Amino acid sequence: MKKQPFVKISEQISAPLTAIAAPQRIAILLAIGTGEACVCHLETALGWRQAYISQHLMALRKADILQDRREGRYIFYRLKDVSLLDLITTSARLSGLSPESVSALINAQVNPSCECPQCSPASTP
Amino acid sequence: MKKQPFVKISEQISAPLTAIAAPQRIAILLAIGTGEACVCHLETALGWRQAYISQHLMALRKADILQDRREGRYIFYRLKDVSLLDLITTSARLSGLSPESVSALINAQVNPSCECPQCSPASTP
DNA sequence: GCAACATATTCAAAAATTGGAATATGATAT
DNA sequence: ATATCATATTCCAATTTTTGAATATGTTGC
Repeated sequence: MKKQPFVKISEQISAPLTAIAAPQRIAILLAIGTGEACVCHLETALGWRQAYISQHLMALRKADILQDRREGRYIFYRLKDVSLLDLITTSARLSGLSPESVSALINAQVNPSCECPQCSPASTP
Repeated sequence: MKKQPFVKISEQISAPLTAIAAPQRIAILLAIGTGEACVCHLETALGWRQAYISQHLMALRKADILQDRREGRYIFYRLKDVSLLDLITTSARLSGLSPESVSALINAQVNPSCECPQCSPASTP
């Protein structure tokens, strides 16, 4: 009568993994990194359209992976648990990438071609 | 002309994650654990049909995650890199599970109701 | 109030994945 | 060489996921 234990627990374990496994989610999480980012920043950083990014953010929020904070008309997203980046780093190493090439992306917080309040705090030419 | 760096690298990074993210794959990897297992062992451990297990094993082999070794008519599978289990443990912790409950599953190598050569090495009643 | 902007949601078509059934391969024992 | 067993592969329908387009919501400045 008893169900196999593996199957049930595996479902719970896989939840965070399935939430972040898509390349688009990885890109978003790397772009956010250890800091925070608004949607408009992700737009220029990733080159995707706003609605598309919002959808992935929604999925990550639903999986309890992201935290959002409103500031005026901007909404900033942040990782709820930074050890998620460990998952990404480990997977990167398994895929043959050096840890350096990953942390280089993680720390690329400021984008000169981005006009969001983080990247261009006070630009009045 | 240059493509955004995030997108390209993220695809590479996500490869191992997408390969193992499904609950069925997690279950298989946990059942194999740090040792090795034949398909027939996984059949009794997970309660699935043979063809279904073989499909997932094929996917994991294609993703370069599993190694196979033939011994007679049995084929034993083993993780190529044990740090894959770290991914699973981290994800388990993120999902609210204790590390103990995970390692309990990982070390459940021998199944009394399994008749594979590992679990019942020499049973001639 | 209204206009402009940042972000969210809904909807539908296209694409990918899942899980089952049937069948194939490859090894051993007789 | 044939039967049997362990495993692999192919095929297909059903379901799920992805992606883009359109639209809605909520905030700020006027």
